[in-house]
Amino acid sequence: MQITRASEYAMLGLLALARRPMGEVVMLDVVAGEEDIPVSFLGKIFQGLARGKLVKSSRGSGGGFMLVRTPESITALEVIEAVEGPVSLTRCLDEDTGCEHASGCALCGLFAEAQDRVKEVFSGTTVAQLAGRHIPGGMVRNARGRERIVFRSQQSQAGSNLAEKSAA
Amino acid sequence: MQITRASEYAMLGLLALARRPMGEVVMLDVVAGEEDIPVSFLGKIFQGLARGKLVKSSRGSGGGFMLVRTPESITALEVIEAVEGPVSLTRCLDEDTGCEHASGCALCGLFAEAQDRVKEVFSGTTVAQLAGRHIPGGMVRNARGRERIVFRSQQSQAGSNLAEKSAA
DNA sequence: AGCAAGCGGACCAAATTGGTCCTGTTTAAA
DNA sequence: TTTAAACAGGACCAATTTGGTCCGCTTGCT
Repeated sequence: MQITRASEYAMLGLLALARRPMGEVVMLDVVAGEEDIPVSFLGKIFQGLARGKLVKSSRGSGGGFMLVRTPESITALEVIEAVEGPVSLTRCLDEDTGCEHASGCALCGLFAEAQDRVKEVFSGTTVAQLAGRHIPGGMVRNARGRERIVFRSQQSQAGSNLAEKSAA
Repeated sequence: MQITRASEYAMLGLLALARRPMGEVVMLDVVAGEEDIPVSFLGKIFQGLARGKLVKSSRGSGGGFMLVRTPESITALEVIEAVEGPVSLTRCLDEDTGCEHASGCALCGLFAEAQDRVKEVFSGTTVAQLAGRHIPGGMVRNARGRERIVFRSQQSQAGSNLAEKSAA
């Protein structure tokens, strides 16, 4: 279960589409500009989203991408798996590899448990929910000179380690 | 939160120690042989565990490694962090890097949530508990020609995706 | 026809993973 | 007091993954 930049960019890209009226076609470089993502890389990523039937592309002048499903119906897990493929937390959990360890691998159960928890989180969150989240005052729109955004608090995210740390 | 082979090997190595009477000193190549881990790599890993005060090494003839804490008191999270360092699910959650995205990063909260869930799982499981887990009949002790262990079922691990799939 | 836009394959540099190897040091035992 | 056993730790390494770029192709509008 790797969360690479590709997954992050994919979600940010979908958020950009979700902010617009349903069905509106947006060009790649507009999305890339809004979210500060290299446009050529975003192109690759949206190809995956298109294959996964999350967006539809149209070519030629006036073309771009649009959502084919409502933001409410797209879960974060779908987005991640569309770009990363069916991924697993460790090789132990990989379906065709299987576990290779001796000792009747006591670890697989643990890893499976952990993986299920994160899948629960991701499959329980939709693009629409993410689109509704803001960090008031934390927003730094970058015109070109980027500014690091300090992630201050997970309001409405109880029990976060990160929140505990930043509070300390 | 990467679960690499190093973490797996570390846990398996600790399990090998935990199977023995507390305080017994075991040589690296014995542990490596039992768990089928490259001995030189396991050496590196145990250096980390020793720095993390989970095991103690003694050198010279008759030397080796021993647990310095009871298997009941060592959590899987401690083991993982001893070998991988303080890891995070994504760069968004990295303490000194911080989140770099625009849009007041709606994603950080989601990732933090997921990361907390897996930390909960790992910090709630001890080496002793893992040592008590077996897959009856699933054990394949490899003399040299290795045999893949088919991970058949997560008994006592309800709700596992992997279990569901293998059941289908 | 001609331009605008995505498609998709080739390619690339840097980082990470999963190790190996070799030269120490330390320690027990001959 | 040698000597051999065992870990310590740094240098090194190949393969893979990550995070992209580039370019020619196809598609579709005008």
